[in-house]
Amino acid sequence: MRTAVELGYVPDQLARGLRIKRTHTIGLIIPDISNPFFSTVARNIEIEARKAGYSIILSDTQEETQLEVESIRLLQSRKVDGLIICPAGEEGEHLNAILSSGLPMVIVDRHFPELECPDVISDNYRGSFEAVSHFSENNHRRIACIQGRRHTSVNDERVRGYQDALKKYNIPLDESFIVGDSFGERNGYVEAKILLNRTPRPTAIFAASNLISLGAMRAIFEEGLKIPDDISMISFDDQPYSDYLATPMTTVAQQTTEMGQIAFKLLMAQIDLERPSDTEGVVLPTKLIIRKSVKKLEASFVEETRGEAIIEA
Amino acid sequence: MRTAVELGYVPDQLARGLRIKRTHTIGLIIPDISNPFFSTVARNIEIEARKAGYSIILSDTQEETQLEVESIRLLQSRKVDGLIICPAGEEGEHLNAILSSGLPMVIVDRHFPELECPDVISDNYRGSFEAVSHFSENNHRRIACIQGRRHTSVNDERVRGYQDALKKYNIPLDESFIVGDSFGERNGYVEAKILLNRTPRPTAIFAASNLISLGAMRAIFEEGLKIPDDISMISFDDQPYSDYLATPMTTVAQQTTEMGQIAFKLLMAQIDLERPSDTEGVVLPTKLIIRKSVKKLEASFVEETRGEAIIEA
DNA sequence: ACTATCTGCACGAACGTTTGAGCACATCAG
DNA sequence: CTGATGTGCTCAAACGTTCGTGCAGATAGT
Repeated sequence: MRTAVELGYVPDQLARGLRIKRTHTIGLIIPDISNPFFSTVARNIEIEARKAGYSIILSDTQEETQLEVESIRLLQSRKVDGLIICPAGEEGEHLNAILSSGLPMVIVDRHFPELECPDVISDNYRGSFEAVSHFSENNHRRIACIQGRRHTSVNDERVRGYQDALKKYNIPLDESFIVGDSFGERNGYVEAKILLNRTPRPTAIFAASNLISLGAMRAIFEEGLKIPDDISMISFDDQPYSDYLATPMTTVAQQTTEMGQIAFKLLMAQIDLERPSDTEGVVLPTKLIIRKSVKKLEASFVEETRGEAIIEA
Repeated sequence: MRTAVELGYVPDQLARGLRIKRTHTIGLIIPDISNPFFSTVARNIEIEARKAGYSIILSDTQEETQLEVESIRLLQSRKVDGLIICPAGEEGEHLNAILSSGLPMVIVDRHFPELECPDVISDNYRGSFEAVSHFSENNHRRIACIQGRRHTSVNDERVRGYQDALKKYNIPLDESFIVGDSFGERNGYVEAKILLNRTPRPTAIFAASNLISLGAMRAIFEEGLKIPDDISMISFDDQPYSDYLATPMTTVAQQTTEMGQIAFKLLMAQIDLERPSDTEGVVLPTKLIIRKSVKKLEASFVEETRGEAIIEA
């Protein structure tokens, strides 16, 4: 032992892994690591992993399911002990193969009801329900929603929260106010551009992601409009800069730190106990952070439209 | 071969790596992956690596050199083919061990003159020189600099650029205007808070990082001041949100995408050619993106202080 | 004193791949 | 027909660990 230390001997983890069939390595599959939401999650997974003596192999799938499938194969051939996946697409079909191969896996951010796999997600429904309720309580009635990628659990839950909040406040649902099909910046810009030129213009925009809100803001400024005087806005995802925007943005904050920590712990539970899963999934509450991007409209306007709503209902 | 395909055989990369002494894996050591600067660099390294058939093992050192040292040991025991490091601390001493072990390595963002290792960095000197020149050309003379971590090449170059720009415009250097000692948000807040309460107050603040400027903005808003009416500001690091801040921020943009790509290519060159390094280092130009956070002061004020300056000089 | 159990240690097998050696057989030129 | 060269294949060694087996010697129980 003494000479081992003297010679600076360190065990070859490759050979070790080959022999004991444990690499102390987990695969982390992320659609876009430069997105602050994912990078924060990733960071906390890495920190937890380090504590537990695990390394992480990072795979950026560039939002493409094809690359996701390739990454999974690659990581399996690298004999990772487990997989944490933030799925890119709408389908979780290809994840079944992992499940049946017995490789421990945890899904983050997305949820696939048909998949028997522990996951950790935000309460997207409540998050947007509260956001849209906040609009309503400030007497907004023409509330648009720029959604993210359709048919993803994240998006559909947010849209459902939006719809249910409208229902609660007796605001008739206008399908043409639900627009967009991507979590990206461009989508926010394009859809906001269109929304702002409608008559009557919506009084509020609910953006389903931080990037969407960035794009929407670009459109709003381009049109020479002001938040919240001309249009109110709430964005999903709180950001370090949310407080310093032209108008400090009211946001729906997700617990990204906890998300990463819990994801890793859920994975470790599977790895250590050597059985599929004991928890079905964890859902983390969101928090509405109220700043200054929502204008309180006059109640008179509300009474008027509330009348309309009742008639329509 | 046919039955191999039928059975879905995939070679065990562990055993393969053990035998051929190539893992097609590189280690990526980052001080804070949730910092958008680093996550963008990381993303582009990952994308390039994937193209070349390499996987990356990610290590977040939480800005601690101690964890950096541990990470290096760990990655070496995992038999990575090379290392890309964004060093956390001021010293590059511990990196010598890697160099002499013959493991290919590339340093990103920081530069250590005494270290024989290819690196890719921004032209931090020119970046801040141009920023401070821009202040001067708008007749600012009391220009403060909230610097990042002292004794790091990144910071010292930025401070040197600041100083030389002052010199060029005959502005006497006031050492008490160079404050701070961290790239973090708190440092920006604390130092700005102090600067803003000095009399006479500086007319401009140069923030040496995106996080510093975020903290400084918090202080500025708290004091009830407006950018650029009460104080002008330029920040290092352009961000997606820079355009949408209370006042669109004039920034010094780094080529983070190219930084990642070049870092990986420099590493690959070493791995493929199996010799230390042929390039000494790459320095990427920065770009001053002028927005609205710098106020043009009146020339009369300039003449007056310019007079002083000449007397002092 | 004899047997049973324990402790420490050395040795070899195994993990799944690559690669070189060895060999059989075929092809070809002289 | 012979020797040289080429082709295809099988087999075993090696990469650096871990872990079980076996054995020697010590310790304890009857």
